[in-house]
Amino acid sequence: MNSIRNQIAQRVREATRRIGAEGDPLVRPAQDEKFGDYQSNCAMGLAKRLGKKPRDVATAIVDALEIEDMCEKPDIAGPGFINFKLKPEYLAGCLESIPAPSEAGGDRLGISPAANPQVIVLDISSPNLAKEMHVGHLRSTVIGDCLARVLEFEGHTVHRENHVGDWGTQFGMLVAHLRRVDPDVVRHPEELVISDLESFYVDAKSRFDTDDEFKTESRETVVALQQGDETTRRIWRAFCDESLRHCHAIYDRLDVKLVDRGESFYADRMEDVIRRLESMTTAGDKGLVRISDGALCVFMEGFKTREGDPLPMIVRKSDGGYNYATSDLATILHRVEELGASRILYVVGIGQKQHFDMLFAAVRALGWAKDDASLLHIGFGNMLAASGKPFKTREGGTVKLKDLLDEAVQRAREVVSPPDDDQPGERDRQFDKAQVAQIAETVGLAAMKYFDLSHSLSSDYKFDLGTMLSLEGNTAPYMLYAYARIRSIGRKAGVEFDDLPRSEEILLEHPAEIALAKRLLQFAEVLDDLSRELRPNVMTDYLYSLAKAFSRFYDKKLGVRVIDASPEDVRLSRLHLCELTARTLKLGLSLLGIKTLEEM
RNA sequence: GCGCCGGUAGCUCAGUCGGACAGAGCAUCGGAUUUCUAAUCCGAAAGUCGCAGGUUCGAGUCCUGCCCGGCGCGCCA
Repeated sequence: MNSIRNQIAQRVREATRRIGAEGDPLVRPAQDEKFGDYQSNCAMGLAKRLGKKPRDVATAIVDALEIEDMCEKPDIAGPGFINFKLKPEYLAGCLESIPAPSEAGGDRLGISPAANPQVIVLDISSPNLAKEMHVGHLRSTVIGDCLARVLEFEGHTVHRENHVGDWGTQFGMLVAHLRRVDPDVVRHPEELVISDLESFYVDAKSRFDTDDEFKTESRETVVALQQGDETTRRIWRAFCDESLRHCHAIYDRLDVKLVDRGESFYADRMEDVIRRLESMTTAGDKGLVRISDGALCVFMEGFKTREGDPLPMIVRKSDGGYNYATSDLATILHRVEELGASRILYVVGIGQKQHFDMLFAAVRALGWAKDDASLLHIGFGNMLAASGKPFKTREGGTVKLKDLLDEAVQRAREVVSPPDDDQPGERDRQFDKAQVAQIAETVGLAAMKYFDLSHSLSSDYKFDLGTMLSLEGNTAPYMLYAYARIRSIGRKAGVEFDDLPRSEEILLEHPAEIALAKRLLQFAEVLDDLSRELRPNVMTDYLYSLAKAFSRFYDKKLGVRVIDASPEDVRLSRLHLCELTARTLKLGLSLLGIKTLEEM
């Protein structure tokens, strides 16, 4: 379905052509209701180019407009704004054309997929398998999953790549340590259980730092690992599998699906990267690829060190080892050449911006990606503690992501449980323990995700359980409540939302009905914005405004009766609006990776 | 020193490729309740958009300089 904004823009474009001009129609939602629903800001700019008065241009455009089917006659205001007010009949027609849940396209509210589907790779989460996932992995995982869902919904082929750290010197140490504490691991690798990866790492590290013999053994183990020694490999694989089980316990809870492709997957491809670069190496100090201080480097324009010297991207260290840049180059070759990606998105903290700038510049300079392929770093700010300082335990250590999820769920349980001194009549619904636990799990995780996604990407935000679990304001509990309440309306009204009589008209008379209808129909344009700008808070802001519009629609004073409305066609129309609201909320939340509840 | 991100109401944050008198939530104050889930809704008060210039018909938004906070800047990832 083409969004209403696009349709108005199309009409304005046609009108400007008719008066012999050309330009972006600049159609936006009106900033203030009193101006109407949409506005076009193109007359001012056009007037300048045509050497005419802005209001005259606006008048000419309005006279040339053919839009009576959608809007009242547009107003001209201020310096030359053209204001559009949608007709209720038009809104009703749009809503009626949204397919029912059981009809084709009903699961996507009739929104058609992108005309030009692409293959898109998202680099998401990517924890280091040597340790437990910590709070720093939350944002990439949640934001990346959301963007993946949105792009998938748009019809693109999406690869969700979890580029885990499973390779490198520290794995020699870990394998050597594991061999000592669990000699049996070679025979029964599948039975390996490490209850606390963090302390396992700490133990290994302290042995490494204090025991020279162990240090030597660790280094030999790295070599054995890289040379493909079978026993070493098996122990290493057992360790990585166990660590991945820890990760996926969290991903499962978060309802995030990822394809694990660790550094080790790229080991051969890194060799290939080096071979390609070596063939491009030039002597002297001018070329793109050259040896500098013993390291194989790519030098691009525009990157400087602290001292002002050229800053290279090092792809092979002077000791012969590979680093981040090497594997990132290898991933790009894999993604472009083998996965056929035309867009690669890196959902990684904003602190790594320079690394990605260099990486992309190198890929362009090397000619390793087609010119029309898009490489984009989606950087995000840090999650800080409520104090505004980096998130740490009292002892100064990193906070495990699992612990944070548990805490959020625990706090959610307190919020959703009825108070101990249960006052009769306060709530008409009773939940048993299992239901409360399930509701708390959904609400707690939703609250964390929603809070994260509702902030703009680039800025840091303060983690605040009280705010994110508040039942008021732009929070997950408010959204989930709004949804559950609507589902309850359906049950109480004795109708099946999935099977409402579709022949009924939608009647829009009351201001609250019209306002809700407009919000519902904005979903398509919000999706356009979201998929273009890749900013999840575009969706959270919209969903909040929709839930708010529904609360007004349903309000005793300012809204309308629904369940007991009469006559019957009015009642069915209003129930239909409820049904559409519930579906829009559910779809919008699902694109954020958030599950809904039928009751809470 | 250079680069990046941030500085908007008491607090937490939005602000769409420059557009109308700067928005929301929390907190504060006031109002609505024989409840269609009030876990809600309505209203009030609250801001020199870090500072100073500039571009523009129009700047929170673009440009320049400066101040404050955070992060990065050759072999970690």
